[in-house]
Formats: sequence, structure tokens, C-alpha cells
Amino acid sequence: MDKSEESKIRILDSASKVFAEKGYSGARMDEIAGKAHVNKALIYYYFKSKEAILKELYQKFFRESTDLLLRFVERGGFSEDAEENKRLFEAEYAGYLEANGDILKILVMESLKGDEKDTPLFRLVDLEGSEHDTRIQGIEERVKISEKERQRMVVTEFFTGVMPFVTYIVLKDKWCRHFKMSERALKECFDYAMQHTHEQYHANRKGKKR
Amino acid sequence: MDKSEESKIRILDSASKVFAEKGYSGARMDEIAGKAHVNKALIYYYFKSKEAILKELYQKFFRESTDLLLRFVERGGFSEDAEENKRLFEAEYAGYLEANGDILKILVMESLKGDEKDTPLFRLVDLEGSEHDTRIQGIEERVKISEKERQRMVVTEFFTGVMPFVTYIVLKDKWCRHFKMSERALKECFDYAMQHTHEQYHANRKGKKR
Amino acid sequence: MDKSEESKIRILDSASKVFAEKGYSGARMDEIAGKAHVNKALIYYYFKSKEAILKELYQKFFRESTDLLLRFVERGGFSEDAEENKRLFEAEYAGYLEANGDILKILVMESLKGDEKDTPLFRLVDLEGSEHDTRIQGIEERVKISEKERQRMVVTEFFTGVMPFVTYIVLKDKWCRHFKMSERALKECFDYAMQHTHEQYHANRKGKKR
Amino acid sequence: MDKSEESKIRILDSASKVFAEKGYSGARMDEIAGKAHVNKALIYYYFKSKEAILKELYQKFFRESTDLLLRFVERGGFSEDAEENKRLFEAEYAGYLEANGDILKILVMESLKGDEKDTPLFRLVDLEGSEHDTRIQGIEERVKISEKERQRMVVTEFFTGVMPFVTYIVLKDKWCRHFKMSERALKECFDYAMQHTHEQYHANRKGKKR
DNA sequence: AATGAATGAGCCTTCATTCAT
DNA sequence: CATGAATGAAGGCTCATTCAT
Repeated sequence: MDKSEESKIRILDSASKVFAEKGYSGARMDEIAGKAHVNKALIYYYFKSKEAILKELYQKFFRESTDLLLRFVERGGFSEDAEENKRLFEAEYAGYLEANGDILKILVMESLKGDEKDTPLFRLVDLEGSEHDTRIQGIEERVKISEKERQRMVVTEFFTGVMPFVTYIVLKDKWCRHFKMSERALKECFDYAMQHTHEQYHANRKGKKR
Repeated sequence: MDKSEESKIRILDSASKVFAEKGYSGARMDEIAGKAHVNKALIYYYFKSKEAILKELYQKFFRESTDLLLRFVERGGFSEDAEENKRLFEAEYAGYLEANGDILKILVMESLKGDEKDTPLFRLVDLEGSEHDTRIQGIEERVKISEKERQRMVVTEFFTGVMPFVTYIVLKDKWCRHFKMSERALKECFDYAMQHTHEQYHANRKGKKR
Repeated sequence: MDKSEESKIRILDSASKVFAEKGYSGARMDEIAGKAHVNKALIYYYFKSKEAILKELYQKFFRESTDLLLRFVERGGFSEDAEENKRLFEAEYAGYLEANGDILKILVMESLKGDEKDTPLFRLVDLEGSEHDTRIQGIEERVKISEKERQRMVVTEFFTGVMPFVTYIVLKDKWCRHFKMSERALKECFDYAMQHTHEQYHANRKGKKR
Repeated sequence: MDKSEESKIRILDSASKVFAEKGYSGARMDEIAGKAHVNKALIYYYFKSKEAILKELYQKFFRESTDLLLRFVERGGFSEDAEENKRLFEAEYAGYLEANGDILKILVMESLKGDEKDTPLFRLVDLEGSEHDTRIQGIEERVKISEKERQRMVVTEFFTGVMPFVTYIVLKDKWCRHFKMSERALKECFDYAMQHTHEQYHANRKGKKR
């Protein structure tokens, strides 16, 4: 990797931090440049505008997370074995999301804004609507279910699976500080919570099928 | 209600809309004034600053929501009867939150920002830490449980009960538009989801006790 | 004096204090109203504008000070007896100026500003140019001197008599605080200074004449 | 001098003019920018705030004037020879002050304001209290006098020497216009005034010593 | 690829002044 | 006389963006 690319990466890293900390509107190009140790004008050498940085962060995130999801599926995710599913998910996907908590923060904050804009958060469960990849399409087609059943599944997955996990990631630092819990203890509690709610739901579904 | 107070209320209403739509940093005082049909300078007659408006919105929300929660408890909430609990919750509390989706949006967005600031979102489950009311203290004291058990309960309540509900409220419009669902259909799905996850967890806890 | 007039006087008093403390431009109508314990809008019942207050303060000051100066002259000021002059001056005039230090401050500050505006400070030695009173004219006409001699006298009077005295009045509080002197000690020093400079000059003039 | 510094200097020059003409509070950043032929925002590239400009003007002035005063002393100022003193003073110091009449105006105007703020005008005679330079300390230590005598000297120097000179500088333009005198004629009169008052006092002091 | 300087547009806030009662 | 509410016009300051080198 040449020196040029390194500057660009430092800018992206810095931007994701500042966006996450101040929100997109509250973030200042000065601070992004400062944290990236580059001249403010250099940012405009690599990016057309502040918004272009955001868009590139999104793209990178959805490209990578889609890849990971695919790998997860390829290696047997969404299988019958709930235990195996969970192990795979944690190995392949969860770590990446945790490492990208800043992007998730931005995603959530920006998704709540406005009316006309799209809602990037939905891409996490609306892979079909995603323009980034067509490889994913086969996944859901494997299962034949009614439209109503499908809606229920997606809604349940999003609001009781994805969102709890996302909010856990973006709030865990604040939670630990506020409630004076160790990160380990919180993780233990959160696992407990998911096990007794969302994962229980999946287990029950499996049970019924047989 | 005299004319004076009406202007102030119009400003608060307008501010909550604009904050929710653009985020706090992205909101412009011009737009708040415009939507409230008042002169921009009048805002500063009633409020010291932009931030003071936000603080007053928070105060009003937490005052009212705490009152409602208390009423919910007084009328038998948190009782053994899960059905009754749900009915009461929906009658007393859920409607208020749904009607204050804008404040919830602001709450979520601002709670993700920064490091040093407090996290208003936590006040929804950390009533003890709330400076607003001391009447609430008796609620949790009724049940004798270990600290670890209490932590698990709070974490579960927050991440798999409160946050799904909050995200449902703040995202339902966007969800309906994006996935072309009616609000009614989404509500049906969401109820289904909660029933099979979070409420199931409560039901199981009740079952075990006996 | 009816209640109405009292409000007006309180406004003028308050204005002179605030103008002196913050300067004319830096003074805010709010603070003037506050210090006068009247509603801000009431000021506009008595005065056309902020500037009108200033003008009225000037008028009042020059009216009163001219009256005092006339009385000073009528009772024998500008006489041959330097001792008597000084005694009279202190009795009739100095006290008034000291009591109106705020106006003097305003006078000095505003006199330094701008180019086009007049210089109210000069009215202290340019009684002829004053529009306020015609009684004064006789004073200087009593003495026949050359134009050049008159200019020297006025310049000397202003820069080594009036201005030291004016600056003494407007700075004495600050001087005492800064140099940790008692007001009494400063006055003693200042009297010494004037005696050995400006008053010495008058004494010498008297001496020469004979 | 590079182009960058030139803009900054133009801003400082412009600011001193506008501050002097309108007073600090009355000065508008727009006008400062306009007179300096720079974009208004550029001012904030070089200075943190309006007040920071004022502070930098003060610093520059006191740094330079202290240097000049030191040079004056090193070359024999404050010596026994009154004539020589005056010649040196005019050559080394007076010119600088006359050239910086705008700063002096600001100094006087701001020194009269407020209660809590310091009084920059006093720095002209309170070199010991000045944080800018320690080289000056030796000057007054050379002469052994009583505290009371020292106070008298400082008071006399300030109110009958410095202030007449300062007021002469800051008012001479207005004086000439108001009284229709040439600058030359006024200077002649003012020299006459100082000779027969303040300088006479110094001469007498010298005389007594012998 | 990098940077110090510069800028136009806009934002929050202030303030003298006026209105309505 | 008196006042709470309202307003137009700035004013200080910020910020994303661009220029020149």
C-alpha cells in the first residue's frame, strides 16, 4: 500500500470516528483532518465532499458485511442446527459488526433523520433491495413460505434480532460506564437476554417444523 | 391558555419536529421559527439557546413519561397477569410513546453521540438514576433478587423490550414506505414478534416461579 | 414630583451608569431598564431612542455645569486672588463634576470616537460655541488679549487644567484599586500635582502682570 | 514578509482604525474586513475573536513602547539635563505615540469602561506591574525616595504629564477642526502649555536638589 | 500529493425598537 | 403609565469548500 492510499484510509478512519462522535451534521472537516493528521484541503483531493466520505463509508461497510454474510451462508449459516448457526454467526459476522461500531452508530443516527432519504439501516435485512450484490438472492428463495409469513420473519428478525444486537454494539460502552458494569458482565447479560428471547423464538420455530 | 404560552408551545412542537427530522446539529433555528410561525428572535425570548430547547423537550418528556409509568404501576402494571399487563401498558404508556415518536428519535440520535455526555435513553430503564422523581423507588424494591439477576433483568428489558419497541416507533413510517407495508400490517407483525420473543420470556419467568 | 417623572429620572440615572460602564455602544437597553426597575418599553415612552437618552444626559449636564460656572464667575471666580479662585472653584464646581463622573466618562469616551461627530468635551472650554446659554459671553470679553495669547490660554487651560482634572475624576476609582491607594491619599497627591504644575502657571501669570 | 503575514497586518491596521473610530463595541467585523480588503472569515483564520484582535493590538503596542522607553533611558533619558531629556523624548518616544494615536484612543476609551477589567492606560506609568518586560525594573530603583514621594511623582507624572500628552495626541485632529487651528499652531500652543506647567515642575525639582 | 491561505454562505444569537393591551 | 410579546436588522462567528503554489 503506497503512502497515498494510507492518507485516504486515515481520512476514512478519522471520519468514521468523528461522524460517530458528533453525528454527520455536527462533524467538522477540521476535526476529521486533525484526527487524520492531514491537511484539510487534502481531504478534497480524495473526496468530492463531506457527503462523499459518508457514502464511501457506507459502501465499504455494506460491501464487507455482505461478503461476510455470504461467507456465513456458504459455510452453513441459516441451517437447522441452532448451535452451529450461532457459533458461525459469532465467528464470521458478529466480530466484524463489533469492530465497526462507529459505522453502525452513524447508520442508526442517519437512518432516523429526514423523510425523503433512504434508510441504510434496512439494508441489514433487505439484501434484495441492495444494489451491491446479486449473489445473495438465492438465500431466501430456498425456503418456500407465504408472503405474510415472510413479512413476519423479516420484521421479527429486524426488530428483535438485528436491532437489539445493533443497539447493544453502539451502546455498550455507554452502558458499562453508566451502570458501572464490566464489558464482560454486560456481554454475559446480553447473551442471556438474546438466548431467552430471539434465539428461543428460532428454537421454537425449528421445533414446530418437525 | 394565554397567547404567550401558545407561542412557546408552538416553538417546542416545531423544534421537536425539526430536531427529529434533521438531528439536533442539523436543525436550523430559522426552520424552527418558520414551522412555529413565529419570529426567529422570539425563540430567544422564551429560550436561552438552541440547547435550552432540547433540554426543555427532554424534561417535558421524562416528566410526562414518568408520570404515566407511575400510573401504569399504580393501576396494576408489573403484575402476575401478563395479559393484563400488556393491556394496561398499551392503554397507559404505549400510546404516549407513539405520540412522541419525534422525541424518541431525538433521544436515540443524541444518545449515540459523544463520549462525555450522558445517555438520556437510559433514563427509560434507569428510573432510580433519574432526578425527576422519587416516587418510583418503591417499584423495584418490591422484588428481592440478587444483583446479578437484577442486571440480567434490566439488560433484557432494555435491549429486547424497550429498544425493539423504541426502534419500532421511530422507524415504522420508514419501514412501511420502504417495504410497502401498511401500518396495520406492520403492527400485526411487530406484535407477533414481541409475543414470540420478549413476552415469551416474561411468560417463562412467570411459569418458573410457580 | 409625580411618579411619572420619577421613572424618567430613574431611567436617566440608570442610563448614565450603564453608558459609563459599558460605553454607549456597549450599553444595552435591557440593562438600562433593569437597573432603572422599569419595563424596557417604558423607556420608549419617555425617550425617542437610545441616542435621545444620551442627548438628554448631555443637555442636563451642560445646562447644570454652565449654571454653576456662571455662579462661580458671578461670585468672583477668575479673579486676581488665586487662593480665592481655588476655594470658589472647589466649592461651586469641582463637587458637581465629581458627582457626575459617569457623565464625564461618557463625554470622554464619545468625544474620542468618529470623525464627523462633534466633540462634547470641548464644550467645557468652548462656552461661546455652546448653544445652551448666552449669558456666558461676557466673561472672556472682559479681558483684552491677542488672538494668539487667547489660543495659548485655552489650550493650556484645557490640556493641563481641565483634562488632568477630568481624567482624575474618571480614573480615580480605578487608580486607587490598581495602585492600592486610598482615595484620600490620591487626592492629596493630585492636589500636589496640580499645585506644582497648572496652578503654578496661573500664579506665574499673575506675577508677571504686576 | 510573506503574503500571509501581510493579510494579518492589514487586519490589525484596519482593526485599530475601526476600533478607534467606533469604539471597540461599536466596531463591526464587516467594516474591519472591508477596510483590510480581506474576507471577513479570514479574520477568524488569524484571530480567535474580536477581543483577541484587541489583545494583540495591546500587546504589540506595549511591547514596542516599552522597547522605546528602554532605549530612551539607555540613551540618557531621565537625566539631569531637562533640555536633553526633552529632545531625547521627542526623538525616541513621542513620535511613536503620535503615530499610534489610534491605539491610544482605544486605550483611553477601554480604560474608562467597566469596573472589573484592568486599566491598560496605567501600564504607561506602571511598568513594574507590566508582565511584558523585566528589563525596566532598574530604572526607578536608581533613585531612593520615600513611598509617599514616589506616589506623588507617579501621580504627577501621569495626570499632568502623560495624560495631557495622550489627550493632546488623541484630540488634536478634532481640536484643530473644531477651533479652526492649524496643527502647527496647536502644537506650538501645547508645547507652551507643557513648558509652563509640567516641565516647569521638573525644572523646579532639579533646582531644589542642588 | 500536499498545504497555507482564502472565501461565500449561512448559522446562532443579540438588540434597538414597536405593538397590543 | 405600564408591560409582556413580538420583530427586522444586523452582528459575531463557523464551516464546507476552493485557490494557488
